[in-house]
Amino acid sequence: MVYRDSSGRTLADYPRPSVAVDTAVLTVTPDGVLAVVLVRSGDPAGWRVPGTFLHPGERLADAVRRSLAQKAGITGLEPAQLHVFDAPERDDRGWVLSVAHLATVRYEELRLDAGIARLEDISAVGELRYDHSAIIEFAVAELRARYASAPDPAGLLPEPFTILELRRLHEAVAGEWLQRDTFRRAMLPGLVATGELQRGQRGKPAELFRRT
Amino acid sequence: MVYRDSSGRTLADYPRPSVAVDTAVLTVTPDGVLAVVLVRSGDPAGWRVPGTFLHPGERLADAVRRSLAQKAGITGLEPAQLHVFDAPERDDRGWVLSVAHLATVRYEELRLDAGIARLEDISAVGELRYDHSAIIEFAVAELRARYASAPDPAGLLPEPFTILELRRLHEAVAGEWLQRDTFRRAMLPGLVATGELQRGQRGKPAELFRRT
DNA sequence: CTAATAGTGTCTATCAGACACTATTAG
DNA sequence: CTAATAGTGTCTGATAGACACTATTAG
Repeated sequence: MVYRDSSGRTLADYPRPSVAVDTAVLTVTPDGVLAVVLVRSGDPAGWRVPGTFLHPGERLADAVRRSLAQKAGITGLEPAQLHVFDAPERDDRGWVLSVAHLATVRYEELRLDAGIARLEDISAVGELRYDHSAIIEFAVAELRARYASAPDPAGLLPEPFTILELRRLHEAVAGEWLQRDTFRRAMLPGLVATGELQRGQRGKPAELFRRT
Repeated sequence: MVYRDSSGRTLADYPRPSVAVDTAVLTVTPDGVLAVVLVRSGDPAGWRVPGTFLHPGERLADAVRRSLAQKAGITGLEPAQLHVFDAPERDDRGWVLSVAHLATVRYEELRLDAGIARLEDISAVGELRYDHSAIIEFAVAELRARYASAPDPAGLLPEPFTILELRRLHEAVAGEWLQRDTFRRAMLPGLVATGELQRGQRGKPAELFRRT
């Protein structure tokens, strides 16, 4: 059975684009900097966010995981779709649609292959090939939106943690200073106290929390 | 010049999916019902949201406009991307990715070809083929988010309009009753008064406004 | 006049920002 | 003890919900 559309064409009559996934992998470094993983593409040379072409029958999220496992040694991610970049001339290798994704990873889990992959401060990313600067902007906006109302929704902070550690993380994501008391009150409903205290610091010891 | 990826494959080595666009066209009827345009697909039979396959070199938004001009007589839209549906088995005609879109249109501008296109109340849409029920859910959620904070961002209401007319529209989109005085105060910053009054109704005549 | 609808004053509850105070530790 | 940090009480200003009041029209 061959299906035809309203013009009488079958599915095979439609030339098809290549479909790629490109992923902004975001993390926060121990010194509180929001950073993105860049890889050096073989040819043409230049830094870009990791990506790959979709394999036959593959899910987009699986293609993202495959490319990240291969290029940044990262597994177990839950990528989120951001946007389809579809400018016909965006890739000089031909007609390529790119589905941009966001992934987040703990800094400690990153295994970057020095020389082909590096971490770049989000505020220092220059112009990249293709639409990769725009992909990063979409990703940062999405991450900031998620972190605006909930404590560490991406799970970047190992549990348990103090509210100071949580606030440092949120400040890194937001890119701005956050008020101490307001932040605490806003996040408490999404936290559960462990009853344990962090010791060994100056001052009153902070209570340790987990996400609800 | 032939580019190769990290596995040595060229672009031509990758089998490619068909890429479709499917669009939830939303409108509000004169009696205040949020409704979606459904079309009857030729084969296999069944109601669905209008869509088409992407033509070579075509932008996604242009494919949406082409399909809507053809199937619902609608022009001049600004479709918004929602999500890519990528389940490999979602379409029994083969490997088809669908980029879901949202478009809005004034009820008065709809020219539906009776017999192959109809309007369906959003709260009465049953299960549709492919992912089309999910597409409608994405579209309604997006439209509601947009209407939550700004007066008629999609321009569904002909200007000038009274605040009562605006509130009826927002209630149709939100699917719930909205408070009269709070709604007025929330929307006024996004409106400009014309100084003209609506006449011919019972009661105190309402002022007419435009969007800023 | 009455009925109906538009528009507004105002009270209350809630919440963010701001500030200062108390609590508890290290050294 | 002092210095430092955690945690909290509270004041203020802004805002949503709620209610009632005034304003202006049709009939």
